[in-house]
Amino acid sequence: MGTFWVEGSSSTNSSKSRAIRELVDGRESAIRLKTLLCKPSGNNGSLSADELVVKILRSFTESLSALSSCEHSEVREDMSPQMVGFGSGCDDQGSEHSGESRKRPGLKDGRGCYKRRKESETFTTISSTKDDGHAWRKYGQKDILNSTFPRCYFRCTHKHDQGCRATKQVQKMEDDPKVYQITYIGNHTCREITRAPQMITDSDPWESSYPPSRNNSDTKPLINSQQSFPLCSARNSIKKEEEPALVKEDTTTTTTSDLTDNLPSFDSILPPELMGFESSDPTAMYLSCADGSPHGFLDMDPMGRLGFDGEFPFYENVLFS
DNA sequence: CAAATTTGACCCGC
DNA sequence: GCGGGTCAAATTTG
Repeated sequence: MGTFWVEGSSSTNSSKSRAIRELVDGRESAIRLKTLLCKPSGNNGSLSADELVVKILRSFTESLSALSSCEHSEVREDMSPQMVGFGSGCDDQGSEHSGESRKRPGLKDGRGCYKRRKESETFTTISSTKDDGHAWRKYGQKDILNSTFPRCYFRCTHKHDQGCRATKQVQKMEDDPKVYQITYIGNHTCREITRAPQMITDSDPWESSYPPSRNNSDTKPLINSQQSFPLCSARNSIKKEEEPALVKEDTTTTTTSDLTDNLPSFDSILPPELMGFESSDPTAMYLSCADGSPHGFLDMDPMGRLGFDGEFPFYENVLFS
């Protein structure tokens, strides 16, 4: 369990490691910049905002360069630094499809007139659950040749209101029907606020419908070694309306050492199959798999709750299943 | 009643 | 022509 790969990745681990280092560095710089923007007066002698911006851009450039050297990397040239990670909007080819209604005269049912995305970023993961915290809407299901189980097609719920083109395909594994192979196609460009992933249950998620829960409410993940890892909800379950609370949090006078003094270390809660990268912020850690695959960012709020933030939402299930 | 799912039709790439 | 991805009307669900 917990297998993750970037489709087409080869053995170019050094390039990947370099990319990871650069991304980690860039992420760290972005966090500093965020802190700087929230508290412009408290520079503490660190880099200026301009310097941080330059550093972040350099990190992205270096990362892209490293990934581009991977023979089958899915990172493409159109992933310019300006686009990376900032939800630059719908990258619809020619933006010809902005809504559900696209009737074309002369075609039965008005169907057709769609293009396939041959060059979307794809990530494939194996998970015991289909739920990854994002709101997906099922739009199709197909029987696949030589496959016992059908393949289900999901698109982002925010496809139309925010133009998010992320889709995923979910199919049961042939050799283990309890496990799903999930292929993510395209990044989320919406500002979706993810909810906490459901805890793994004994029920078969395939048999139930897949309604994206609109109840973002608040599990209270507490660090407890006796529990499994209900850790992701602190950050990912935050509703849009609650976002200002984060800013408020940042404005408290709580010091970093105050935060960490009474909190458990990340080492005590990190699954063994994952590697953590220290950041300058002792309440935060960057994560990757043993094979170097980047997985995201784990941080801890003043209450000791853990939050996950990253480009790979399915990581939550990988980590916590 | 709005939103999600189902399902047959349609389209594209190979 | 076939297999797979997507559309959208019909149906179901909450």
